[in-house]
Amino acid sequence: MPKIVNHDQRRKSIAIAAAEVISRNGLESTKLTDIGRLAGVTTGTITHYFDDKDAVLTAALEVAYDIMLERINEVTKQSEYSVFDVLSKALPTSKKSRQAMTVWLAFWSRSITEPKVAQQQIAFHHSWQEIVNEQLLRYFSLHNEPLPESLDDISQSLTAQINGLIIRGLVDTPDWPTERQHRVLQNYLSTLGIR
Amino acid sequence: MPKIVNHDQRRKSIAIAAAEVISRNGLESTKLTDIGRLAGVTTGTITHYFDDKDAVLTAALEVAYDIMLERINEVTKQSEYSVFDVLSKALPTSKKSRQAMTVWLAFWSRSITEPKVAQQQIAFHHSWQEIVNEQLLRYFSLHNEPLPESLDDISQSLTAQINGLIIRGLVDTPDWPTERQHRVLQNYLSTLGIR
Amino acid sequence: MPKIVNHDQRRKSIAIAAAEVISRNGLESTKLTDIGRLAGVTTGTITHYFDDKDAVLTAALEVAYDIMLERINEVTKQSEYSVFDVLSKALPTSKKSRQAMTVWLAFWSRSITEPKVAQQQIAFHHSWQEIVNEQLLRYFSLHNEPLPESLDDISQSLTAQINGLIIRGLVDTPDWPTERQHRVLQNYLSTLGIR
Amino acid sequence: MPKIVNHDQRRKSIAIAAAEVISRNGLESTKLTDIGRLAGVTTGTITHYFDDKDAVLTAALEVAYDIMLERINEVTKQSEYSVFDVLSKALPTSKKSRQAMTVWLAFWSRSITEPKVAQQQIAFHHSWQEIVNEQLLRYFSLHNEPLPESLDDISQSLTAQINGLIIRGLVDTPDWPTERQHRVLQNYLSTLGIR
DNA sequence: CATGAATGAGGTTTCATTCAT
DNA sequence: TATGAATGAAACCTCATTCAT
Repeated sequence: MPKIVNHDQRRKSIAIAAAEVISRNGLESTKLTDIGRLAGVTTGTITHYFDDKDAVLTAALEVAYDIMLERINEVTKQSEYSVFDVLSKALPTSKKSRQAMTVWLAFWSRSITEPKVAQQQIAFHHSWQEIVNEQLLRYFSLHNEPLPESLDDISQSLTAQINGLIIRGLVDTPDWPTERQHRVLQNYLSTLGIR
Repeated sequence: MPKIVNHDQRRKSIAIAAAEVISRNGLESTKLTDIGRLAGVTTGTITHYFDDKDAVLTAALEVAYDIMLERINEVTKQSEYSVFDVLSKALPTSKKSRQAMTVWLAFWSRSITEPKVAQQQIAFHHSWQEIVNEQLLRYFSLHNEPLPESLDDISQSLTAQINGLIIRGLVDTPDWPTERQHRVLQNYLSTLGIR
Repeated sequence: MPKIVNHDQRRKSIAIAAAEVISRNGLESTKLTDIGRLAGVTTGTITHYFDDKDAVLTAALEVAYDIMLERINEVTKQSEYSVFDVLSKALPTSKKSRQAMTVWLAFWSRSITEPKVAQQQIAFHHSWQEIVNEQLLRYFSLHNEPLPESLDDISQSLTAQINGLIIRGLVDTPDWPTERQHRVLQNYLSTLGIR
Repeated sequence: MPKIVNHDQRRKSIAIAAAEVISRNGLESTKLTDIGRLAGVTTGTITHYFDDKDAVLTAALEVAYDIMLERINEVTKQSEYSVFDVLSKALPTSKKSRQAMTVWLAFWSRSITEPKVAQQQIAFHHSWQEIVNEQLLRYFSLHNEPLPESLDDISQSLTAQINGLIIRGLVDTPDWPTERQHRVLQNYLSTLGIR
């Protein structure tokens, strides 16, 4: 009698372990054996569920995306929330978001040399950009304010700002506690006329 | 008498080759043999000038810093220049700056897991932050405007913005040509009241 | 199910190959590839079974010990045997014992600079010393002779004598055939009043 | 004007440094650079004075011999001395003799695989054996005792004994202080009827 | 004579992948 | 389906030797 397992579920649990290992050790120090140990399986099992190591890493990046999207979702499904409430969820201020953002950061560099990763990153960025756009539209609509002409530029600028804060929060953590990240983002939103 | 060489110059040329290779292949695909081939020396020579591979990579990161600082220097030594002229030099809009920024990006990720790299990155960030501060002070002084209270927050926000643009420019190059990067930075400066 | 192997057995066979190579080429000329070739495995397999080269060498030294102890055991499990029968088994007079003693000799030198090896050597020496002690006790008891006061000194002296003969037998083999080694040991035992 | 140096003297000082390094680090960890550093010259100079590394090591072994012979000479040139006085000089009981014996030990192992080293060691052993012989003859002559028949065997046995003590003194130093080495040798001489 | 920069062969070690079970 | 033993390519690094100066 074969062991009963859910194929997708197994893949997912391996990918989650991979994301964890990447955030802990960095992309280049991530070994299949470490992922296996954390997931409670052997390397043989991993390559049984994934074509190769690259496929595992790709899945790990998607896990990181999902963590972030889920965090944002938790906010937007509530009845009342501000633009800040949504965007601040992308900042590395909690253990979980730090992990997800660390993975993301690791892949930015890799996307320079690997077109496939670049595609994945760009695609995700577009989803993320769309969320920011939605939030801006919702804000101006809710406050009965006219849409700025350059809404796209504003939204791009906003995501760039957040990316910049993510880096500072990750690389220079002691100097960039949650409050500082929040304050700078808050100020920036104010400059754009968003409270 | 022994062969006469300029030790520092030799180290530098190897480090430059290393930076070139890193920007082309990424940090984890950077092999000593590739660096050697580009520098016209053997791996033996490299380890003759550097303790180990890590030391070579560290030197490469410093080369990337230097490239950027030099670019900025070229602007500030002129008689007339704007804040934008200075800051835009950090954006990956030319081959040279793209290369330097690619190296920088590669090390961001590594700084998460290696404290030494983090120190190096933080130190460099401080130099860079100082330049931005100077430019803001110079601007307000030149235009006889009062200094904003939150000058530091503004300047931090500005560097975060630039870091974000760097990532977009590197990861999503086709979508982020020079003009777009410049426009967004320009807009951002306007929002801050800086022309 | 995975390939079934006896882990300990595999380790042992590699260690035996290592001992063989050490005795042939010397410790410093012993390469993992040579050991692998002799054991019929690749270097990858070796480091799969051992942490590193050092662990392989340590295991090889233990193999050498075991060979010697086993040779002695073969004697002592018989009904009748003399002190000489036992001790002479430690001399490099057969192919097997020559090999074991060559390995032992190789590690003596190494134990000067590596405390761990020294520990191993000292520990083995104590086992060996104990065997000599037992033989002396058995002899005096069997012949109803009173124990000499300085039994320990005598036994230490005896092991030193044997170590000296081992060296001569290994280094100056043509001049030290089996008979000469045996004769000198025999004489020495006579001097101690042991027949 | 060329620097005035004594060629032989320079060779000697390098060989002395080599012996020092060998006794400190062991034969296989002895690098030409370390020898050079200790001798105050560069690797280039070393290979200028010696054909290759092997020649340096050979010279180092001879230095070790000389140290030992010199120590014995210091005794025999005095008016009164015992057999023990002479032989005990070969034991590793002083810093100098420990160093010389450590080098000797290192080469024993090497002599198994390298015939040239074996020749060197055998030749030296013969000189040493001759000294022991002389001492025995001198003793029996001085005490008007008849020469034992098996003088050669006795003398061989004696050198073997000393070799054995050298090993114990080097490998298990804490357990084999000077007094113990001396006591065992003394006892052994007594057994041979030599006071 | 003397130097030491440069070499490059060759060693150990790592680790993704394969495959017999 | 799942395993993990075995592989072997490829990386880094060491260091004796060479040779231009």
